[in-house]
Amino acid sequence: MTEPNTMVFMTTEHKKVTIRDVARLANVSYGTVSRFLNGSEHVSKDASERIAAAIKESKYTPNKAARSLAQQRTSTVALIIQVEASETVVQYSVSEAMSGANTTLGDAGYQMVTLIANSEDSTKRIEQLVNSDFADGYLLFSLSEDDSLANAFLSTNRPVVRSEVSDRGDLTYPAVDFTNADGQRDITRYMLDKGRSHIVYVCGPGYSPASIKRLAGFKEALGDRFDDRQVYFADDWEITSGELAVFEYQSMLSGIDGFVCANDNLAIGVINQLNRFGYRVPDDIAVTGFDDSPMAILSNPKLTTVRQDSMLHGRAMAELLLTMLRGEPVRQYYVRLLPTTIVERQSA
Amino acid sequence: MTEPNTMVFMTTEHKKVTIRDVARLANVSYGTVSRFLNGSEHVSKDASERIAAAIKESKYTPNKAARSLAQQRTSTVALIIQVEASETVVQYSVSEAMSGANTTLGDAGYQMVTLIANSEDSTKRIEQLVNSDFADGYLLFSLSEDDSLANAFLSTNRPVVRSEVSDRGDLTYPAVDFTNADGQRDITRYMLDKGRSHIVYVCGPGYSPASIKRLAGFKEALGDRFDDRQVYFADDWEITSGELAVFEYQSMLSGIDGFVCANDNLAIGVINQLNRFGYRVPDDIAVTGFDDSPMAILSNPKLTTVRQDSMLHGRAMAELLLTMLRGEPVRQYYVRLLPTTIVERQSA
DNA sequence: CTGTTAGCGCGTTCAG
DNA sequence: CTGAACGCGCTAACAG
Repeated sequence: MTEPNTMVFMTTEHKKVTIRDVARLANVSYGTVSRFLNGSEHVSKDASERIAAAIKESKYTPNKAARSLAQQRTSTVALIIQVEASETVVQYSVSEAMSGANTTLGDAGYQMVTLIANSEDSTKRIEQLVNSDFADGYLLFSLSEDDSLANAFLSTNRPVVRSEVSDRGDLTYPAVDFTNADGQRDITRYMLDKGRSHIVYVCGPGYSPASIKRLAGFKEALGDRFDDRQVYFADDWEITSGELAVFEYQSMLSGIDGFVCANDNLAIGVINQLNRFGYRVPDDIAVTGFDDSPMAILSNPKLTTVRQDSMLHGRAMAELLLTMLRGEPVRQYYVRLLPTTIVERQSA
Repeated sequence: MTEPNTMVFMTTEHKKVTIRDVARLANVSYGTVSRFLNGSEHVSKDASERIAAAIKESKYTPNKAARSLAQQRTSTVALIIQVEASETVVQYSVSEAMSGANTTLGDAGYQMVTLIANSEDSTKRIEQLVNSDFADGYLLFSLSEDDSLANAFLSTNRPVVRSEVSDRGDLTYPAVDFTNADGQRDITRYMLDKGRSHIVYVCGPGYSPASIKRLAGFKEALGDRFDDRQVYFADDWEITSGELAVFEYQSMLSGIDGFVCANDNLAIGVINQLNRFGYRVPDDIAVTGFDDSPMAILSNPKLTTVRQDSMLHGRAMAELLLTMLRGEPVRQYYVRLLPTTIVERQSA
């Protein structure tokens, strides 16, 4: 059956060394070994040493499934991303946050499994998983306002941390978020202070929670002078949409001296199109972004933007979850807001 | 203890509905329920219906840990990334591949856990995990040639798929990789065909497997004309290193008409610095990249580069692993090479 | 086709 | 301080 040079993998069979083997080697009962492994004080120094030696000798590693079953904990945390079907999951800020969360969870002895909800099927699968308590806690990134998934968590009593403050009153989970509104407000004021008074706001897609908050910040900065007609609603976060925004305002461009954009991609699209139309940035029209992604220094001119530390975002979420996993109480609706800062470059 | 407005989470206690409850509701033994759940044919239509109803009514979801323990499979796959401590994990191509792998594994009913090995600690942790057979299979991204981790897999007989062909003979795992050498060779020839004959190669960092292969491709294209002095060895994959390369060759720039770079970042750095030195790209000096990352269209001029489909890379790796998990035999050293294509833009 | 039962590997009583 | 025994929720092998 199995030809030479062919690998076949068995999922069964594998003479694994168990706690019993260790016990035998160390000349104790396996109950004692278990106590030793779980750091119980009630193990004699003598026995401890023999057990330690036995473990090393036999290369014993505890079986995760058995342990999970016995103590009802999985040492696993699930990071769940909910996105529009159309949207790409691979956004810089999300990747960074995932990476941050992964390392702090890993250091704490947890494994992070990543689940992506971008279709009915995947959403249903994830609901099932959550319902089976397959993880000890959850990190929830709702890149879309669609709430179908959030409901799944109502039936579990495992801790959940969200990546953004929610509007829904029944979602009492704590969250770690950026000062989106403040950041957008501040950079808008920055523009205003530089004498730019005819500003267009390129808003993110409507399904995004961040879009709403940033728009609010823009409005706040403008106060009474705000006019609905000065905001363009993009369909997504991509460069192309920034270009489209400029097309939309093409006929009025001579009366405009600034574009405030809800993220870097949109800003870059705006700059590109402005260049094509022969406008100089920032001399004729200034442009700002949001995120300070790696692309921010690639535009011409380089982007003045709002910086947020996405890696920290992930780390902070993970840390919060870890405290909850330790059993420490956390206030309902608790929110930790991470700062955003203006990065001044050439585009504004 | 627990104040109002405070959430405390219990990791124990949770009256979960088990297979027994379902059995009672459906008036069958729980062995029958188990068979039903595992798709055994030997369940009467009548019983099946009652069980299905009972499951729905009780909102039963099987316990993963128990199932894993009993059947020695975990329904999880680990994606392991090995990087230099200094290097950022968040590289576009890796994120894309992760996303691709995640969706195809998810569709197949597997959860993907991501593990990052970038320190002694994390490496040791991962070795432990692998040794405890905590996953059914592994996707291994060695972004660094450091082999300390690869050894961990020698002691498991779970299937492993690598993201690049290995030089080590004892690592017999199948791999999915790009035609790195061919891609680099072809775009070099493209340059040569355009009459560029004084070319510098900006090589990736020495710890990267891809670096080696791409360099080989460059050499192949040049054949006898190859000269050691025309290659610059970058310390990493970042833009800055591309800029440094140009500095290095500053005094000879007038005699150079092309830079072939091992990735887009390096190429962008080269272009930037060339621009600063007053050279026109591609008129004076042409530049090519590799990856076709999103940044490729942001440089000025836009980058002519080698495209590789990283999402597909992840998908293909996952698919290969799935076939192995199904028990289908796979030849030792089997390698699937994914195509690379030249994307012609303005920089060359 | 179905009920029964013996583990899977480990944590946790409870005596001693 | 330590050993024995039971149970976690489920699968699988065996009778029937």
